[in-house]
Amino acid sequence: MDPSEKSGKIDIPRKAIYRLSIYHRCLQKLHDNAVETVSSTTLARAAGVKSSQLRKDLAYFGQFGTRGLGYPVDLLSTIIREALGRERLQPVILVGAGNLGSALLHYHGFEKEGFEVIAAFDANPDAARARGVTLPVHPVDEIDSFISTHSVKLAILCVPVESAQAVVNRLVAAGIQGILNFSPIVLEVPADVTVNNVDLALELEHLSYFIR
Amino acid sequence: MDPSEKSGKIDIPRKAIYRLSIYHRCLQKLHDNAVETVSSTTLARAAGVKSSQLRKDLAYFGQFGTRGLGYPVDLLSTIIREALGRERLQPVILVGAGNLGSALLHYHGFEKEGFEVIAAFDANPDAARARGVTLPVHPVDEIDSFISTHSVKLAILCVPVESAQAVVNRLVAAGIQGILNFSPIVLEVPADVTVNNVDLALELEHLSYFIR
DNA sequence: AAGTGTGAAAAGTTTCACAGCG
DNA sequence: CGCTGTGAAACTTTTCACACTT
Repeated sequence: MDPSEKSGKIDIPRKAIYRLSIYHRCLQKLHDNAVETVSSTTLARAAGVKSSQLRKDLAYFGQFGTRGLGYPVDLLSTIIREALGRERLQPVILVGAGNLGSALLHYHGFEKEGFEVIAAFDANPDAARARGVTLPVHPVDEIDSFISTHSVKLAILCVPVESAQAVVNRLVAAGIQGILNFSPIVLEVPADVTVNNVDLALELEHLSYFIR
Repeated sequence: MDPSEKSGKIDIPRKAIYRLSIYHRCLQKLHDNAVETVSSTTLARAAGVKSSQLRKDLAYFGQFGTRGLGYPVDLLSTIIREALGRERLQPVILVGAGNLGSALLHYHGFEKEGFEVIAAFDANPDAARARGVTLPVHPVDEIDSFISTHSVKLAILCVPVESAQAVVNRLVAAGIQGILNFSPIVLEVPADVTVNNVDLALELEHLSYFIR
């Protein structure tokens, strides 16, 4: 993972944005426990970072802590949600409902975090349906019209490596702006499209370096 | 993802290690096409990095390029494989064969890259088998003995968040040294254990920051 | 001429440490 | 007093640019 330089927003370190999501989760848990205020030290510990880093990260968006007291949980939660562009539900499509793709559809981790996967696309929709996918599965050539009709901006990509780049080209042409890519391949996209690579084999390989 | 400082090996940037895996893949492709030599520029382009970075990364391990010519594909491939500790097949276990876990077992991305998932563990092995898992599924309390008997060092963790830390404690006590964690939680492990987090919802959230 | 290897500069990120506010 | 907000320092990683080798 390492999306190259994109803006629209300014100046906030890439890594800080990842951490924002983590903070947000911790805040939700605090909220569920009816905690109203939290100090940078406490929240940082929960998130697994240093308190100074947490404070720096938050400072990118303004000042909403109270000295001597800490941060108001709910306000902070809202601020982060807005900063991440998650105020409203983002529709997402999934392309490639093969083994991994259909698996991800069964796993409801995305829904749990508030993303709505509204449709799946596959070269062979019947095969995908046979795999037990309950979501509507469309043939790939309907992608373009679907994207514009539903103004979808995010796509999860699980197609085979061979077809990945071709599918991405279509997605981009149709207006997709963010791609969560599971294919082990370096995708070419214009500068205004962000790709996040999740490369499972690569993560395992990385681990294998650290075991002695 | 951001495993905290661990050594055993020295001085090589964490990110460089990820890139090594990518280079290795590109080299395999070159090898398959009977290419014998490759320049840093060409290989870097295939891997999606700058040529200077590629050269720096390789320089951590020694000098094996020929000026004016480039790098010998096969030698470089071997060097990287050794550097990553991938000379021999690493056995891996998967813990938590629920939705995502059993999905990963059907997806054979790990095998394709040369990791052997030798067993699965689940609180409810029958349910996992009902999910179509063909690999042997053991009850969780057999983990410890299995790990020592088979001297497994890598584990893929797909258990629910609630039980993740408890399971990790067991894995660590049993001698696991690397964990590929899919639970959205910050795991506590001793310094000699490496955790790689793959947090799917977090990756989507990160994307949503970049779409305008 | 082509392309590596590498110091040194630049850029990016994290941590420190402390002034200042409630 | 406790804890935030933040400049400055420390550290890490990337990029540049060029001497040097085949």
